Formats: sequence, structure tokens, C-alpha cells
Amino acid sequence: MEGQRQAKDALFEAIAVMGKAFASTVRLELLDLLAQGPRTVDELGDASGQSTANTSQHLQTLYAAGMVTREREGTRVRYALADEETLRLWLALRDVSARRLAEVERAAREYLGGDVEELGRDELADRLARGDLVLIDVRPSHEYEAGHIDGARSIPIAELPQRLAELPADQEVVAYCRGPFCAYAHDAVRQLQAAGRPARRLDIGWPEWQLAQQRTPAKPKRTPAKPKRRRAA
Amino acid sequence: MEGQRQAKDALFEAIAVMGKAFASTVRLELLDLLAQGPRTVDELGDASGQSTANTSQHLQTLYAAGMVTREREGTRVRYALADEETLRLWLALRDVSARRLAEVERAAREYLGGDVEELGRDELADRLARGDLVLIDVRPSHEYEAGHIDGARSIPIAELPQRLAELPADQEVVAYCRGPFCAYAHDAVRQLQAAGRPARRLDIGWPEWQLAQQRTPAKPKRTPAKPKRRRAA
DNA sequence: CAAGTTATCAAGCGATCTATAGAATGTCAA
DNA sequence: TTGACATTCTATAGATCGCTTGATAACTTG
Repeated sequence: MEGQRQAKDALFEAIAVMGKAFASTVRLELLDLLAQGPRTVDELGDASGQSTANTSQHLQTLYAAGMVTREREGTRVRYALADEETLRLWLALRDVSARRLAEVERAAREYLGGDVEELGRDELADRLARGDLVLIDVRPSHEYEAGHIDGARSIPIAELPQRLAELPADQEVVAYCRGPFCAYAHDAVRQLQAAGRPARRLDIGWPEWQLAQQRTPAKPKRTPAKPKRRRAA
Repeated sequence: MEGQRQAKDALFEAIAVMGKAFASTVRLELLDLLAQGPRTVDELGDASGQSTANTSQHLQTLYAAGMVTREREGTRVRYALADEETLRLWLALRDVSARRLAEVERAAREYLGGDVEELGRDELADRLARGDLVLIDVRPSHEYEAGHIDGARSIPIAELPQRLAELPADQEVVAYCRGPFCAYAHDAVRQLQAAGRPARRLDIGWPEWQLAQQRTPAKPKRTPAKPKRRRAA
């Protein structure tokens, strides 16, 4: 009866370690990057604008919280999100915060510029199967290489202006990037529209797509009454 | 294009505030208590063994993170979980940590003593509808009053020994408490069994039940047999 | 084996967090 | 108004955190 308090403390201690991992913007940025795919320490340092030593230190905090794995590759160490649960947790936390932020002040939306037409996962899967659109991944190419939506072609946002010609003029272009709070796809759509092409933005990014695919692994043609989970409207 | 970084930082900043809220065992304990129902500051202080001033301070951290609401009631202030999303987040974080803790070391299980027979939500709903079991809520009575499973009667764990006679001898007794990591229901089941009565434990607590009911409000009739947890050595 | 990369460790310093105690505020009831 | 009570604020000291710098370790290549 007194092991109770002890074990409860142990549990809360463990949760607090995880909480701490979420309590620094630098670590959140690292998590956000890792959600796109595995990276080495100094890639992460570069991408997040931190020194290698500092990045390493933060990664160790994440490691202690069990949120990332690491693996030596010769002279470098590659970190990755630990598992699907961690990704899910990160996305949940991010979305809750984002929703709140958006409610209180519209800041989160504003920076994305004017609204851009979006489409959802199901419509994309549908039309991708019919082949009547072209899907582009506008993230940096190494993120594309680490994983991307099947059927997408890589056109990093920085290269889009020079590569407009590659895209067929008669089909709608759909762009996606890191997720709902990444501006790449917004930029891409605006550029495309400025060039007179029909374009829209996928409303999710690679990490969310990946998670969703895992639940409905086959080609989600038109999802006939998928009983994934009972959910009353 | 540079509002991007700014807004992203704002988002991450907001998430970090939430992370910080999760980063102290004292606050986690407060959250855990609030998951059972609204409470005033010094009730919370008493329950968590902290001074009122300190409790107030931590509650303000939670408030700043948007995770609790507060309401003046005459001379006292009653805090409550902000919304369902927060509850969901808390449960998710707790479960992930608990699962990990249980993997690495079995500590989380051990304090619960020997395993106790459990039953799931669907079976409970089923049999509750048929009326062939008696459901008892063994949490402190004010938590029962703040919300409980429909059809349950309140028998706080401390009163159980004196009130055994209230329970019909010919029906199975099912006990529930705060959740999977609370020992009350385990104790109750062991006491009941020691008294020669058939008893089992609901595998979730009030917060989880409440959440689940919101999604499937009607009575969830029957579902295929649920695999029980396997027992460890 | 030596030189060069990459990552981690160790120490240090300022900033932040935590808990305590005492003062101040707000509310109710007389 | 005054007194009683619940809560919050303020000040403080000690602990922890976050980033930097310089040294060390692990590994590859010449």
C-alpha cells in the first residue's frame, strides 16, 4: 500500500522527463525535423541553427526521454524518432497548441499569407489513382529521399521557379511539404498560381500522411465504409 | 517569407509552455487529480501534499498553458481541466510513459500487487444493461460526486471493510477507481475476494470512461471477446 | 600511425525554476 | 467596518537549465 506512492512517483517522474523534453523550443525544432526523417547530429545542428555540441546535448535529452533512437554510422550518429507513438504524441501536442494559438490570435494563419485552396487525403488518393493531377514534394530533397508520398516528384521550393517547365500545363498541381504549419507548400501554390497554373495544397504533410497510411495501408481508393474505429459524428 | 520563422517560433513557444507544464511531478499530480473532477486550490494542496501557495503557483503555470480553467466561487477558486483535448493529451502522455516504464522495468505493475481479473468497457456496459453485476466506485466520495459511471454506487475504499454487507452475495462485483495506475480498485478486488465474493476490476477509470462515452454515447452492445492482459511472472 | 571528421564530455556562467515564508488582495458575514 | 478565510503576490535562496568553450573519444582515410 505504500509501494503505491513510490510507483506513482516513478511514473510521474518518467512523464516529467518526457515533459521536459517538450519544454524547449530547440528540442521541439529537432523533433519537428526528425518527424521528416532520420538525420545526423550536425545536419540537425545546421538545420536548427545550433552548435553541434548544443544539438548533441538536446538530442541526449530526447534520447533519455525515449523519444529518439540513435545509431552510429561510421564517424557520424544518426538520430530518428523512436516510434510511431512518439510521432503521434508530437503531432497531437502540436495540433492542440496550434488550435489554441489560432483561436486566441490568428497569428498562426496569418503568416501563411492569403488562404490557399486545399485538398484532403482522400481526394488526393483518389485522383492520384486516376492520374489526373501531378503531385510535387517541395521539401528539401534529402527529406524527400528519407520518405515521400508514393507518386510524388521532388521539386524543392528553392528550385521551383527554374523548374516550372517540367510541370504539365494541363493538369492541376498539388503541392505538399512538412505539414500544416510549414509554409513551403503555400509558397509553391502561390508561385504556381502566379504563373497561371491551377494549383492546390495538400492539407497535411509527410509525417501525417505516413501515419494515416499505416492505418489504411492498401490504396485507399474510395474507402468503402472503413470501420477503422467507431466514431459517432 | 520571414514571418514564417517568426510564427513557427510562436507556435513552438506555445508548445514549450505546454511541455513545461508537463515537466514537474507536482503539476502532473495536480493534473491527475483534476482528471477526476474540479477542485479548489487547497483541496488540491491537501491531496498533493503541497502548501497552498505552492499549489496556487503551479496551478497558474497550468492555467498559462491553457490546460485548466478557474472559476471564483465566493472566497475560493475552483480549478478544472480545460477541455477534452487536454484530458486526452494527459492520458496519452501518461500511457506512453507507463508502457515504456513497464517495458524497461516492471515497476509500474509490481506495486499493484498480484494480478487481478479485469474486464473491459464493452463487457461492463453489456452486463450493466442486463443488471447482473454490481458496480462500485471506490474513489473518495467527492470524486464520485464530481462524476461517475452511470449505475455505480459509491463505496470509498476506506469504507469497504465495514460496508461489505451492503453488497449482494450472489452477484459479481466490479470495482473501478481513478484509472489503470491507481491501486484502489486492486485493493477492493483483493478484499472482496478475501471475503469470498466474486470480484473483478474495470481496466479503466472514470476519466477514460467519460472520454469513451463521449464518442460512443449509446450503449455499446456486444463486441468480440477482448484479450485480457497477459500475466507476468 | 598520423591527420581529419564527427560526436560527446566537462566546466562555467547567466537565466530560469522551485519551494518557502510573509505580505497583500479579495470575498463573505457579522 | 471589521474579522476571518482562501488565494495570490513578492522576495529569497538553492537547484536546475541552456548555451558556450575547449578537451576528449570514436571512427575513417591517407
